[in-house]
This record gives sequence, C-alpha cells and structure tokens, in this order.
Amino acid sequence: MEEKIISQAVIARLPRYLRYLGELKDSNVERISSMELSDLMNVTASQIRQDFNNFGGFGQQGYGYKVNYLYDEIAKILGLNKTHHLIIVGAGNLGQALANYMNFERRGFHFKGIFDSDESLHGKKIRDMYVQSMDEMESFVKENDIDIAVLTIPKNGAVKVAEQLVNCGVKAFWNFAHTDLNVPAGIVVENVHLSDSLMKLSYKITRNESEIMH
Amino acid sequence: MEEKIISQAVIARLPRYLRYLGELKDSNVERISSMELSDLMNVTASQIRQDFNNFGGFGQQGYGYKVNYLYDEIAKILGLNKTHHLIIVGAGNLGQALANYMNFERRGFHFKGIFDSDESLHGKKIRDMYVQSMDEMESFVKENDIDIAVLTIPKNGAVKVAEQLVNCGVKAFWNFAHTDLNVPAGIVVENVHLSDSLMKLSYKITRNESEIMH
DNA sequence: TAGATTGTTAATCGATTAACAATC
DNA sequence: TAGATTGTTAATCGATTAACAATC
Repeated sequence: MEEKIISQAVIARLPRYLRYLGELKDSNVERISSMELSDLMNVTASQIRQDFNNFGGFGQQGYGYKVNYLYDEIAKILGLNKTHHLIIVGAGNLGQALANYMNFERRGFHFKGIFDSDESLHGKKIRDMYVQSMDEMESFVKENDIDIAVLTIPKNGAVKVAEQLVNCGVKAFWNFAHTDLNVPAGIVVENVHLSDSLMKLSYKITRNESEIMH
Repeated sequence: MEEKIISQAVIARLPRYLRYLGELKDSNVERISSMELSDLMNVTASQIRQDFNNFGGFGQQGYGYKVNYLYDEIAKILGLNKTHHLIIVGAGNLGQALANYMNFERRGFHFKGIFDSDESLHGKKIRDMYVQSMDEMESFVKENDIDIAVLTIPKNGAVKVAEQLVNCGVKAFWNFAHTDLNVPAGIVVENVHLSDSLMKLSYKITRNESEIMH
C-alpha cells in the first residue's frame, strides 16, 4: 500500500482544523462546507479541500462535511486515539507548569512521572506525582513503557539525557530545551523553542513599525 | 526605499541562525563559510546565502562571514537591539513559569508587571513583581508604555482581554491562549499553541510507526 | 431533476536548490 | 595572481489557488 507523504505544512494545519471543528461540535453544528469553514478560519476553501483529500475524501458532494465525522477522522490522523506514556524531565518552572497546565490525559497522553537532578526537588508533589531523581529514571522508563519524554531541562544537559532516554526505549521528545537534539533515525522530536518564538514576535513588531512609516 | 517582503520561512530560520552563531561566538570562532555553517546546521549552503542576502550581503567573497558581525546583524534584523515593555496577563502555572523562566531582559524585553483575575493571587510575589488585579491593568499599561502583552489566560477570556489591551496601546501579543485573537491591522500576534505542538508530535509518532512497517 | 459542493486536475505562485560569474 | 567563497541568476521543486467535471 502506497504511503503518500504528507507535507509538513498540511500537518501543521490539522490541529487548527480540529480546534474549529471541536467548537462547531460544541455548538451542535452538524454539517459544514469547505466554503463556510474557509470564511470562519480565514483560509481558502480550495486549501481546505486539498488538505482533507490528502487523506481520502471525508465529504459528500453537494452536501459538505459532517462535523462530527470530520472531527473524528482528523483526530485519528493525528493519532489522538492512541495512548502514550509520558514523563517530564526537568521539574523547574516550566516542567512544573506543564505538568499542572497541560491536559495531557484528555488526548491520550498518560503522565507517568517527573524527574529532576536537583535534590531539593526530590519528593516534591506535583499533580499527584512526586519528583524523582535522575538515577531512578532509566529503570522507571523501562518498567512503565514510557514512549514520550518532555524535556524541560537546560540546554547543556539535554543532548546527553535524550541519548540516555533513547537507549531505554523512548521514541519521542517534546523538546523545550534550547538546543537541537540530533537523535537517531526513527526517533521523533517536536521542538518548542520559546525564545525563538519571542524573537519572531520581535521581528514582527520591528517590521510592522517600519511599514507604518510609508 | 523599497521594502522587500521577507517570507515567513526565512524569518522562522533567523533565530536558529542566531543560536548557532552565538555558540560559535562563545567558542571564539571568528569566521565561517556558508558551507561550514551548512554542515553544522543541516541546511543547504545555498539556502543560507539566499537567506542572508534577503537583507543585503553580510559576507566577503573568498572569505566567508565574520561571526560577530553576522550575529549582530541578525540580532538587529530581529529587532533585539530595541527595548520593549511587557506584561504577563494570567498568573497561573504558565504565566508564573514564563515570568521566572524566560530571560526576558536579556533580549531587551523589560518585564513590568503581571495580572490575574483571581483574587487569591493578588499580591503574590513573582520574580520581584506582585500580581495585580485586572482592574489595575488599563491604567498600568498606559502609564508604563507597555507595548507587549503575554497572554497566559484561558481561551474564553482571551479575545476580550486582547481587545481591551489594544485599546490602551498594546501593539503586540505573545499568545498562549488556545484561540485566534483576530486583532486589528497593525497589531501583531505570535501564537504559541502548546497543544497543537503536542498533536504534531503525536502525528509524527503515528506516522513513524506505520513507516517502519514496510 | 436541479442545485450544491466535493474531489481532482491544471495553472500559478513561491521557495529551495543548483550553478556560476563576480570579487575578495 | 590563484583559490576560495560570496552574491545572484536560472532551474527545479513543491505548495497554493483556480477551475471544473463528477456526483450526491
């Protein structure tokens, strides 16, 4: 069976589709056309239809798309029907905030543990979980079938910790450390570089101001 | 003077260039060619030269680029030489974490205040700052020339709060609320939708597993 | 059936890569 | 000067938009 390669641009748009469809679902909207969704989301109807057709047709000619069905299909494409076991490595400000803030369980991500090298944090309770030491990490990962690690540690330690985690079976990293991980093929990384994002904002402000000048 | 429009793709790469150049600077590397940088960063040398040439030539033929000079020029393009006054709206887990975690001052972002609607947080000390009530926000923004607001509030309130802030002079939003802000022209928004990012990771895991199968 | 809207092909637009002349 | 490497043009590749036949 042919595995069609889907472009990054398409994938990046899927969560936004899901968000709008979720809101429509909540408002009990049953059907929607690519044209209506286009108005709502400020993208072209053509792009919407092209995007969905990457995965086969989800609509009906002359009718549009069933909101519930489309929502479920996109969720499936994103793999949100699967369950994953996740740990957070780094129980500093950001690690703790993510543990408390993200509704991991809602999307099938089971939050199983949190680790830090700082002894003064060990045993601290964070959302029903106690911070463990880095020494306990390897055996914990193996015993609990952890497949995702959230890295909220300083960039200096990140590459080494990622390596260590790959060796005990972690398949995916949600990387907040400000460095590139460079993991072996087959291991996936999604970077969230907050300071990069802030710089992009800075650029927009600068550019925007100079635009106003003429 | 012609304002050449720079593509989003180029802008998105600038912070990463800056990061690598910063590391080279720290290692006292004086010069680098597009080819060497290409090896280091895993992008094509051609792309590097094209990217830099969007802003005029920073290099010297036969020599390459001066690391320090290139670093400074990219920082300038990103507007990091300017100063901004910033507030955080929403002093929950994420708002507090960003206040403590982000090194705002380093890049010219002066962190001036933090606000929340939750009374029980008012007066709480967060990194030399006391959480203020939302009632105090408007006058504070005007009096302190705040131009950037970091939104770490739930999505329901975000659109209204953004509107309110635009009215008292805020020019830019770093938006962590899980919604589109839809601000007037001239106001800039940089979204950080963490759950979207996690969904992209989920997609990669799913797709990766099915790739292994054949 | 007639009308509406998808699925899909073709056209356009933009971004990346390749090639090479300019020049340090 | 010869060698190296940029700046820049041209070629290629990919993504978006437009158009329309298929069909519900």
